[in-house]
Amino acid sequence: MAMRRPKSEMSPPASPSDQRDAVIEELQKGAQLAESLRQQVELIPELGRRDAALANVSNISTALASSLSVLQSEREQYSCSSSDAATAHHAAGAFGGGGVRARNGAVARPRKTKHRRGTHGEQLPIKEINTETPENDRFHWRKYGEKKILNADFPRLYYRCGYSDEHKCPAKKYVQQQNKNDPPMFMVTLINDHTCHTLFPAEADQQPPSSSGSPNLQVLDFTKASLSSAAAVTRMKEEEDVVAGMYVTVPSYTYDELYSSSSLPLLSPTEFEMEMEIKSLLRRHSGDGS
DNA sequence: TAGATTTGACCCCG
DNA sequence: CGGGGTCAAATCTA
Repeated sequence: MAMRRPKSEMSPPASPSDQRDAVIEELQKGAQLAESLRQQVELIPELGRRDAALANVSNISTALASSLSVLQSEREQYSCSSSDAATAHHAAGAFGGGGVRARNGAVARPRKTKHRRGTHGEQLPIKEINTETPENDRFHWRKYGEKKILNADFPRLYYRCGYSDEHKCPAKKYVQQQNKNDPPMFMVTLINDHTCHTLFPAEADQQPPSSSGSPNLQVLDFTKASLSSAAAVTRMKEEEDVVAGMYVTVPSYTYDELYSSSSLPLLSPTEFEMEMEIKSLLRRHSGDGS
């Protein structure tokens, strides 16, 4: 497999926590701006344009929320070693090989009792977001279930972090379609923060790793969700002028370009992307008059 | 061939 | 007891 950069090489040189706090602050400002932007957008008289713009704002909010959550949990990791988030009700697929069941035949599988539904005692970090692009939140998710929900027109889809096994990342999300609009709206419920984010993306802009990639993935998969590959985002933008995607603006340089050719203080790719988002947001907010 | 998805059974909680 | 969440074998797909 392609070489992954070891974590040790990537650690920020100076004061990571200061940088992180600064980014968190910026993201929070960004969230406020997104909200005021949303109010402005709602005044757009043309339905089509308004919906598209609202979708963009919604995606920005999603991006900011997930970015914030990443950074905040990262900060917790740096500040103390208690990884309670990771242990939150995660007995993790430890069902010792249960009974065998043919797809068409019902065979009772032995199951161990375990805590379910995290509502037992402790409070799980839960966020709800409405978006048209539930997949675009920069993380790699693996679907593990789908369920018809009472009084709901659409089934609820269950995803867990694609690294839940390897890194015991407890993050999960439920996605439920809300309506039949052209780009339908989805309600995304995020449960638990990612704890796998301390790892870094591969040089993903060379090719889409997609599924048949390395079996021993050590990095975030930013393929579909993919903020991380700014080059890929650029390509995407050029090809289809993504409106509903979360990458509404494109940085003029990529992470690799920036840091391979300069001695700027090194941000992690995640932090780099957040900075790009904030800049994009601010640029749009102040300059998008047309 | 390995990773991702599908899907019905299983399990817990209200 | 029913609804919601999860498991895991079967199946799909790249």
